[in-house]
Amino acid sequence: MTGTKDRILAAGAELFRHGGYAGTGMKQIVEKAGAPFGSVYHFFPGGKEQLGEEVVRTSGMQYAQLFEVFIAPSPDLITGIETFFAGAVTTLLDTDYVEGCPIATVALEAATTNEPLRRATADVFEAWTKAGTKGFSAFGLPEEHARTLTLALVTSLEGAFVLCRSMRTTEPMAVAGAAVVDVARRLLAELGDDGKRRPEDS
Amino acid sequence: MTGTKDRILAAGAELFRHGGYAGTGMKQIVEKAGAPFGSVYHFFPGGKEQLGEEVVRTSGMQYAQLFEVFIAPSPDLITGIETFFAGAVTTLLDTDYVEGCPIATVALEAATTNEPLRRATADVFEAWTKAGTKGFSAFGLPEEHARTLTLALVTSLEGAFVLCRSMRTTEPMAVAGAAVVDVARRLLAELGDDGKRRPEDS
DNA sequence: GTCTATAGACGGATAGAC
DNA sequence: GTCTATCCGTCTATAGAC
Repeated sequence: MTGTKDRILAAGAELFRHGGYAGTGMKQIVEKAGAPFGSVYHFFPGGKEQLGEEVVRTSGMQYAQLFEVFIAPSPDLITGIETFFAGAVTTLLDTDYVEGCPIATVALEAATTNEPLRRATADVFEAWTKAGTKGFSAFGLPEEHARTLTLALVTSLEGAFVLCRSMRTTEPMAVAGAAVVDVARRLLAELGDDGKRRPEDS
Repeated sequence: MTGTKDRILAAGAELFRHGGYAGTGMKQIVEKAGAPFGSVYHFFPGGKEQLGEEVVRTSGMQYAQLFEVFIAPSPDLITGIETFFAGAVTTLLDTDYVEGCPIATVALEAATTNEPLRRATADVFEAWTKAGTKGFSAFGLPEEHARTLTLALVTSLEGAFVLCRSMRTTEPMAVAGAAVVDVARRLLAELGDDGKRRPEDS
């Protein structure tokens, strides 16, 4: 059985993702969560800001798993990237361009207007970068290169979500995936590597 | 002498860029523009939605010129891209990570909540894509490749703005620029071209 | 036609009943 | 400790004075 706090966090995550932080009301959130209004201040005494922060951290950290799900099981680094972006395309089409990044909207809103909230989004992006760096290192990339490749992946993905959801096409996402593959090929070429997983890292 | 409507549009552009569409009030806008409150409904009878739409279109179209300014005068395509992203890094540092894309925040907010506003952002992105495609075509790239390269540039740029402004580092922007260069190199290699401007196109 | 004062709705937050 | 009724500020939008 899911607790009330979890339901509020889940409702907040969905509403913030769609309508943004400023565009979403507390009453909207508790209504969607099926909770009485007062309970939100019981679980989040810091009010909307605390709720926003916790929503960003929890929903953001859940998405870090996507690196494990899509890239880690792949036979080589390139197909891992291609699978990852194919998944993003599927998500866009299946949800009619509703589901994108869970925190990008809030990140842009908060960047210069709400320091604690900005910090939360930054922590999530840093966690994603760490997770991706670890995942790509398993394919034999030195840590610095693995970090570069992860940043290329996340930036391309985020930007593609912006364009795809605005223009309602998956074309930018396909281009973005191909761009990250180009980066991976360049980094592998610098090493003289083939991108296959190394036995000692399995 | 700048008219009142232009001042309102300029103030709206700056405030929407920082605080987003939902997070910015009409009173804030007219105050910053130094205009009386009623004048906003005189110039924008459609209210906030019409104002948002016109802000997105005017400020978005102004940014299309950046392709001409940074990329067109370059001796070759690769240095054009590098100059473009170096400019983005300078902007981030000079403005302490305040200035990013003028419409990305609104694009994400409006994607699933405000159809006319989403449309305006989509039209701007399409205009940028057209401008970039034309610009890259001048370097001898076939139109389809030039469009692909432009989409790679815009997606990488947008995503890098999200991460840079959230994390307060320019690292993602540097990685994004290098990624777009990788895409350009791949497209040029497919053509056996050197990326220099063609005499007949100058 | 420019501007002010206000309406009407909704925002976040809280006090207090149970 | 759970929930409801309400407060006060701010929002968009408008009516009407000048």
